[in-house]
Amino acid sequence: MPKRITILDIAHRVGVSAGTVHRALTVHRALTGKSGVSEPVRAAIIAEAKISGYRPNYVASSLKRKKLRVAASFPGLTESNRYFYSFIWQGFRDYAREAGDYNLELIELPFFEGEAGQAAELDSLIARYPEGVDGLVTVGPIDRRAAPALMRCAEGGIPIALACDDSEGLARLGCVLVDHDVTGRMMAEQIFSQIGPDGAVVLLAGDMLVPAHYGVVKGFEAYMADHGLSNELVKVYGYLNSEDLKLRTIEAFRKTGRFAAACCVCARGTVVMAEALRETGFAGKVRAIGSDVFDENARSLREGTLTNLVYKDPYGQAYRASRILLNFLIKGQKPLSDTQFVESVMVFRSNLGQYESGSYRGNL
Amino acid sequence: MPKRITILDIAHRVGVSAGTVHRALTVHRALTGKSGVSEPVRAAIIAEAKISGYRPNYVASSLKRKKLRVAASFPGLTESNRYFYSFIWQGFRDYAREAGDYNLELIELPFFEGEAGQAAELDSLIARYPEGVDGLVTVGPIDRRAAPALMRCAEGGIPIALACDDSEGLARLGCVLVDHDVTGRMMAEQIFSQIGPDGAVVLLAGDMLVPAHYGVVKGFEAYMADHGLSNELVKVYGYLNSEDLKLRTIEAFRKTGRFAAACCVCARGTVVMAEALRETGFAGKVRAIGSDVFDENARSLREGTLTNLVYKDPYGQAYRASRILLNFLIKGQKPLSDTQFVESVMVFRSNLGQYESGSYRGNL
DNA sequence: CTGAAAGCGCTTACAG
DNA sequence: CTGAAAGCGCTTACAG
Repeated sequence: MPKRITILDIAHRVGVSAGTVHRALTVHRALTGKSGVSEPVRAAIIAEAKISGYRPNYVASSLKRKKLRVAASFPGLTESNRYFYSFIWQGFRDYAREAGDYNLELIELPFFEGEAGQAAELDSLIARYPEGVDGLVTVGPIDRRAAPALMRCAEGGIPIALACDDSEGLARLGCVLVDHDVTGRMMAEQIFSQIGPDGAVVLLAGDMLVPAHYGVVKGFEAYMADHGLSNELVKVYGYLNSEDLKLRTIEAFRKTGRFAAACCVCARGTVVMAEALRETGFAGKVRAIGSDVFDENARSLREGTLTNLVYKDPYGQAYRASRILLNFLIKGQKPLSDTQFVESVMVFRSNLGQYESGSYRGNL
Repeated sequence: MPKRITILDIAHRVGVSAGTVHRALTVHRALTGKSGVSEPVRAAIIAEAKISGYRPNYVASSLKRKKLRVAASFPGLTESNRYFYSFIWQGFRDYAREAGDYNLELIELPFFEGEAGQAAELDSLIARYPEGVDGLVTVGPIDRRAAPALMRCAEGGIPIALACDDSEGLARLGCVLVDHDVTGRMMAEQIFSQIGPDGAVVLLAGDMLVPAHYGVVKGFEAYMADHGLSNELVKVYGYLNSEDLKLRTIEAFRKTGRFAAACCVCARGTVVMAEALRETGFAGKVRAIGSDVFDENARSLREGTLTNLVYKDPYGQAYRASRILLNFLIKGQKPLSDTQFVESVMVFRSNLGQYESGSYRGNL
């Protein structure tokens, strides 16, 4: 066990005080600019740190420094989104708890659709803490007003980690999301391994302006193109207006000859798709893959209306986004890659239990 | 921000010294017995800690205390097992690194088949560190001699966390494994969604004495029974002797009428199964699900010899077993459940990349 | 059984 | 720009 090098060892060897070593080595935080050490001294200290293999003890450094103020802003839990976002909050809280003793001040900022939303919440963050916020973890901009608000945070110098969606042009520390292309391809691979070459597929394609929807649809079509599949593909667009979507979905089911499989790229649409399958009597007779695991979808899978669900690991997205942010704030470490993907997983009736509430991969 | 309660706050309120509070509150470690505080004082301190909502700062406590000596013993990497166990080692190292500043002494004890193996390595551990080892993370007993050696460690008072397999009657802190029943059922669900009611299945069933093999086979059969499936099921046993297994597998493929799908419950057997499929010309013509993701199997999946692979998350098993051990040693926290399951995941060509080396879910 | 002191490796004012 | 001192919340000898 070679003794671990400390800041004091370096101070002795270079012939300066511990404080100076500290100033020279603590580049990352704050203004990222100069830290008040003359260039030659700084160089000597950094050289000595390198050759002696110095590694900071972050546990010790957290003890005396002031709290790191970390804000988490995700959609608040409502009736319709509580499944997905309760996993998101849980992922954040679990990682924050693992890092709990590192002297953090955690601020939770849920936002809701009806009210001001993500943009207002982010703007209020800066207003409420004039002394500054050290980091922010949130979801990619939920609407058009959120993107500029996020940008203002970044320009205010706040390190940001995103989950679920990225934000074009934003200088963020990292982003964790699901690979939509892989998701779409996997859906197609499963569907076309189960229906014949003349079976038609109805695809509930969501909203083409939502990257998460568009990406999955593109992946699905790319798989078909790559494998020379010429099955008929009927796309039904729509997302927010469930009643309207249902009517058009039912119509598509009825009008499509050799209707063999249905797929949906989004959570809400999957609920609609399952209802449409039940009401038209196609439930259990055609293959059907939906998106996201929550009570209603789980029931549809169990009863056989759906044959599979695609899981996008919200817990993992938030856990890892939080880890990116906190590792940077606490240890100055940037992620190996500033875009990380969680797994896209195909859920079966047999392993559904693994993805339902309570069985987080966290589960400390 | 209410000020966080410290050991000194409690000392003042109870009218004792910080040292006494420390002694009263630090029950878990060492002999778990008395800690040298009189009963009334101890009770007063514990009561005050409870009502004031005291939570220890483990970061601070790690600073001055002596190192926690933690041993990890997993199979060393050889040509044949390097895929699975490199993920295992990686999972351990990643979690150990996250906890790295908590003043740990990590001991890595790889073991190999030809030599003394797990039993000898565990026994040498006790011999080599007469001052004691604070914790051990390892795989469930790999052979008959390993179980009693593990037992000796536990009786020596070493907290143990297991990955991959459990050990009957062992007083261990926790165990992380894959749910074999779920795995077998999921394999069956996928297979029978793709073949007709008269298709026959050849199942490479491994060794009935290995719980990981037996459990998957039972799950597979349970699924068939639960769903009233009467497809012919031809089981081929065998595990270690690849040549022999291959001959018998080929024979089974050839002799089985309406041969429609092949499945294998173990990693080595899957390699044999893929070869047999290729050599008999059945590759790509029947459905085939194998076990575990590593180069050879990945190639078979990509080329179409296999249609799916089942992934048992070795990285997650070791990461979580390490977390169980270290959370106990550092924070005195026992896991919510002493048996935890990682997910059984069905891997497709489309999402294979997520499970290949380098794309650990860790990926810090 | 209990206390007082020193110290873990840093960071933070405060002087100069 | 640099140093010396104090202190973060614990744990560990050392006395008594």
